[in-house]
Amino acid sequence: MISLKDLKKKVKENGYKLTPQRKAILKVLIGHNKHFISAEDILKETIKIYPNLNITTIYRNLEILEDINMLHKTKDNNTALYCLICEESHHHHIICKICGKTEIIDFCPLKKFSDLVKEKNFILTDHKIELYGYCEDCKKDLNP
Amino acid sequence: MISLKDLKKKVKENGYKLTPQRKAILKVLIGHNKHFISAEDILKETIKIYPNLNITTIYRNLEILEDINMLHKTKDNNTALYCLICEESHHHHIICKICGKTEIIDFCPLKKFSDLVKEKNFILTDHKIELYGYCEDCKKDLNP
DNA sequence: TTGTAAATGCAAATAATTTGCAATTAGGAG
DNA sequence: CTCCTAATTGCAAATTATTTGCATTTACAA
Ligand SMILES: [Mn+2]
Ligand SMILES: [Mn+2]
Ligand SMILES: [Zn+2]
Ligand SMILES: [Zn+2]
Repeated sequence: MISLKDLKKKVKENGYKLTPQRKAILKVLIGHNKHFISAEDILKETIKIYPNLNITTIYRNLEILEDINMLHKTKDNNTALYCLICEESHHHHIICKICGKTEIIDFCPLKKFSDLVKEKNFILTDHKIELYGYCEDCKKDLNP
Repeated sequence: MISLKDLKKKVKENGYKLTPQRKAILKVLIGHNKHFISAEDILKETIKIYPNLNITTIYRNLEILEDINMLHKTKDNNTALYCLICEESHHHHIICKICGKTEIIDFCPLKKFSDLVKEKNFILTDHKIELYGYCEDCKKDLNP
């Protein structure tokens, strides 16, 4: 389980200051561990801890956290969603379409694609693989 | 090879009128067959055919074409990209990061995920799999 | 304790996409 | 062919997520 202490340490190690705003953001992110959440929703939570916190500060910090590899970012419809990175090795996610809960899918099928990609004379550099569905809790509430 | 005639037919079959604007858009899309292209770039091409065509009309038509399953839509950074659907069966794409060229990857590894997803107690409903890289032409121009 | 670069808040700018509305038009009915 | 009407379009304005400029504040190393 990832700890707030570890997160703060990693931020400092990367040369960033530990402002109360930043700490509040980290606290909220860890409170939503394994859940994708939007900048706006992060704001709603952080202002409970640090009332004057501005959305600009949220965005600037999310960018930093992404840069130092502490955050996953994904764009579903038009708004970006963020989720703390808790594992170190390459993996993918299944994301609940209702609550944003995410679980690590510790498998990547990239090798299966390599021959097909070569056939098309492409050089493969990146890939985006995301699974979507309903988590244990949310599937209960689904209309039958 | 997909033909303009077929595209027009499908549009009519779905109850939409064949306006010159719509025809121009289809023509441009077919000219970029197998390439993802943005609304703005579609506009640049269409105004050569129909000079007064408005970006709003582009967006409205792209939405219609997507609705009737004639267009793939993907969102890379902040702008949506579109590509005519030319095959009927489920597949994925490799997309050139430079020119937008796309090739069909006629393979889906979804089954490989199903056990892992079940383990996490999720119901799997959707998935997004996209490969990115450089196409045959563009890889030549790459800095060494 | 102090100096300074980093960080923040606020307001304004961006940029892609959407919407409201009045004017135009495609194409079926007569 | 002519007429009618719902569909479509163009234009301007709204929306919305995100970014930027800038003056002010602050963390923290020395
Ligand atoms: Mn992860
Ligand atoms: Mn396709
Ligand atoms: Zn859920
Ligand atoms: Zn290319």
